Amino acid sequence: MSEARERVLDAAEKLFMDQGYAAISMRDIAGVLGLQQAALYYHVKGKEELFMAVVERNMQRQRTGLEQAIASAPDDLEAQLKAIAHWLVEHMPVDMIRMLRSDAAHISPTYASQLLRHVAESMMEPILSVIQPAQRRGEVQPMDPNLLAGMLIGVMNWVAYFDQEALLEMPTEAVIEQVIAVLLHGMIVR
Amino acid sequence: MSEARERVLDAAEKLFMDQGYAAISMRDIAGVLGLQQAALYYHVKGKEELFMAVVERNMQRQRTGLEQAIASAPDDLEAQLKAIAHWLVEHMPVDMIRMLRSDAAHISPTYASQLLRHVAESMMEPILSVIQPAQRRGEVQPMDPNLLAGMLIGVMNWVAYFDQEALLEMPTEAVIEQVIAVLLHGMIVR
DNA sequence: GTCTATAGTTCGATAGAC
DNA sequence: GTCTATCGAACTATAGAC
Repeated sequence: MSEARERVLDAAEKLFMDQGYAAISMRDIAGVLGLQQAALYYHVKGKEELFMAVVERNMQRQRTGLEQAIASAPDDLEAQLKAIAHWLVEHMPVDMIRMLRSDAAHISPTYASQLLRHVAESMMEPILSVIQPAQRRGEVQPMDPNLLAGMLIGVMNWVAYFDQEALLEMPTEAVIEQVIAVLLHGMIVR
Repeated sequence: MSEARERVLDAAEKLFMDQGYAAISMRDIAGVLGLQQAALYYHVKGKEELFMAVVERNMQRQRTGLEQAIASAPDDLEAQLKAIAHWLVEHMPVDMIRMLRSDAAHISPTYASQLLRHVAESMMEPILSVIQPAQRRGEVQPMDPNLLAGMLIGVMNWVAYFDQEALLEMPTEAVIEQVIAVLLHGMIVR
């Protein structure tokens, strides 16, 4: 991919992920780059194609980022979940549900189902690859692992929001520590 | 409030909460009601005013719904969290973070800060009113209660999404049971 | 590769008939 | 209370000069 197209994707990614597909115009994206709106069409086919290219690149990064975070962590559940949480709070699109619902509703059905598959393969899969072995070892409760993975993403989505808006006075590292502790051992004092 | 305006708010609520402020046009809302777009302006001042009226009414319902759910439940942490979760999965707007970020970015700053305050007062407050006494009793870990409340909302947001899209084969009641069990006692087998 | 110009559509909002 | 008609602005996308 050309370096110029890469820069277009960078600008589009920031805007689309922050505010959503419908809320961002091609002029907004061109404006960030100091270009006229029409100039974008030399690099991309249209708004939908641009959005899907952004999503695909981002999801590819999620997958490799999560897999590397897991591979670099010690081979135990707590360390791996912390590594996942650490990656997610810094690199996850801040609103996954908007992507899966609102954004998906405004692109073609083909693209929408691709979007869902990308999230399943690039975000759910790596997390499941940590949870499921731990369940087989009898370490984790024998409940639906998709629910556990969804809970982790849902929580981290909220943490990432708190973090970006600076709504907690704790350092990010401490927040992750506490969140993972609750998910592993519960909020109840034992 | 007139019955007709109420119907306008109903239609707008469903569309706005599902797809977001920017993605919905006044024509979309009128279409659901079988009206011409211009007819809406007899009932509301404009799109922003309509959106804020929808948010305010919804948040008022969240507050009374949550407070009643808590009051009707037995006076113990687990029962009250389940009551909250039960209410949220059925009545929460499906994407709180989109409301607080994307939607807020497309309305006037005054309205945006009102939106934030409504969420704090109508959703966070009732949840805090359950968590904080339990912390004072020494029942819950002495961590930031806002973080715990945010975790609950984040998780329930994801559960509500799973539930609406029918991505889990369990009945909703069982999902809530498992989610609250994890938040209270952790996913680790003890 | 980026520009200007513009076609064609859709948007929020207003005016005025009924 | 709802309609038709319409305005001005913003949108995606294309054509063609440079």
